[in-house]
Amino acid sequence: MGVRVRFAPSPTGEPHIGNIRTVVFNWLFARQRFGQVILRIEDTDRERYQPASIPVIMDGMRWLGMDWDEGPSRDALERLGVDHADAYAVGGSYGPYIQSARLATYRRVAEELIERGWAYRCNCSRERLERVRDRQRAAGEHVMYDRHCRNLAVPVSPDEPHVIRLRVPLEGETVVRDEIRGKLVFDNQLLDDQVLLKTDGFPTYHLAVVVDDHLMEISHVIRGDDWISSTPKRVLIYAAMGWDMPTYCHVPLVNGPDGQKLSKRHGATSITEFREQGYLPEALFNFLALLGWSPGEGEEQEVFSREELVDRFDLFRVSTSPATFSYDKLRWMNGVYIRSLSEEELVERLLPFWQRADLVPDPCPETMKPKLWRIVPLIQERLKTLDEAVEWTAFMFVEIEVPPTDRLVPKGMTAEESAQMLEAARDLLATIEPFEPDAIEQPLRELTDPLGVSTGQLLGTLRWATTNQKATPPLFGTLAAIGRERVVGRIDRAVARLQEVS
RNA sequence: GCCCCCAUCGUCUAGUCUGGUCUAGGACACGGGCCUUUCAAGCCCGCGGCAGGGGUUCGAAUCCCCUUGGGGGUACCA
Repeated sequence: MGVRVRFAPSPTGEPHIGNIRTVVFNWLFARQRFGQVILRIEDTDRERYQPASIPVIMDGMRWLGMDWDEGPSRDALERLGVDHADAYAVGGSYGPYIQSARLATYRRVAEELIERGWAYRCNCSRERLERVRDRQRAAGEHVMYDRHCRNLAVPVSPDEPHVIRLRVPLEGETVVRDEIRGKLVFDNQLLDDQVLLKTDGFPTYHLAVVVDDHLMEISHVIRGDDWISSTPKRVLIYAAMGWDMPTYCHVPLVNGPDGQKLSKRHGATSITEFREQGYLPEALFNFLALLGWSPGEGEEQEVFSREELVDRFDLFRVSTSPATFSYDKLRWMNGVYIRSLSEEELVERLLPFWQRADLVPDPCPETMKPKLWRIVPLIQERLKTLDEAVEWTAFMFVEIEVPPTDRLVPKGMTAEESAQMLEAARDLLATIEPFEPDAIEQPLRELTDPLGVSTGQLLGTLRWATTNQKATPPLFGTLAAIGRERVVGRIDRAVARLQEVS
């Protein structure tokens, strides 16, 4: 039987990067085995439901280069109010792929479970349930439903509001085979009579996921290990219905640097944020694939193309212990990918960041392209994220403040000497032809001798005068990028400021 | 509280299944050096770990038990 995996997000907000890592594992496994990836929307929680997050999730997957073979159809998406439904629609023969469109199926299975003696109706109020739990907690007992409605002399009528609960066996054990962790054994006595169908007619996750995974013929359930402890409840449903179980693979969760669940306070957590902060999708994808998986066997490679990952990923080698998300390492890897980009490619990727910072008009005028082409090689090996290009290059696009005088006077020189030095540089730069890095470099260097200053004194001060920054890309290229007119103007203003104080 | 999962440098990890070749290897970060007009990049060097305690064994990071620590679950959330 072929591999069929699913990604089943619930549209309750921005997808968390930890969940995305799990999607990456699913996707890699499916592609490697020439299987299918199914996207299913689990919108059974009506209270937290946010329809706007559906396209966000889909955009995020696409941005990371992950496609899906089956998923919501155009009609289904339109019914949910998704704009440009066409762009996201895939469809497939196991639909609908949105749980709110499958309510009748869940109800049918729930009723069948009652008939088979594996479920029962319950009309306990939330207040009563809370009281029971409070009492159990106070008494230090295992907190679970007290099964009040399980053996009522007169069962709860189907006509009054009620939920349907799973009738968990009172004895014995439920065994879950996990392909990554081995055999997991659970004592049935500790399993709750889980609600399967809520009063509002929607299924809970436990019912819906089992029904859908079965009907959609999912072969491998690859998900976070936070689902482990509730797995036996679902295994019981399979058993009750006489269905074959999928292969379970529980992968470790992703924590923040402090070992706690990764959250906004640690940094970016949603794909949208990573994108806006200037991470390359191919770098993030590579990084995510290594979060919990490694090629092993003395292999030391860490930078892998998508194709290599598809080829070499091994689901059954995935680690069992949680990983900490290291922004430092991601930044490093992003830099590796940025450096490997062609200059054309990098210009294209940088453009939106410059435009968002209002340094470059949108659309970018053709006349501006040569300037961008000049800039990119100067910053390529300095960038860790794309958005850093803005700070690195802003002074090449817009006018700067005149630097403070103490920055314009190098060690061992007076303000007057420095002013003279800058004027000499100014005169040179005003006339040099062409105003290109190669043409500028030699004459400028030769200026140090007659002036009796060091290269550091001259270039360092010139850097401050023309950029108002301590660190910049290589100076000769930078001057050329700024342009002769502006360079001369900036030096003049710097000299003027020095003359004020001397 | 109860249940479950996990445990190698600060972090990601190789090694654990199939004990010896591991005085534990790599990467990020960090420190130092080289290069150098600054910042990067690159190269070299360094720092740094088998959570603790019991077993089993000629021999344990590797197998078993306990403790500790971390994480997860404990909902008419997913």
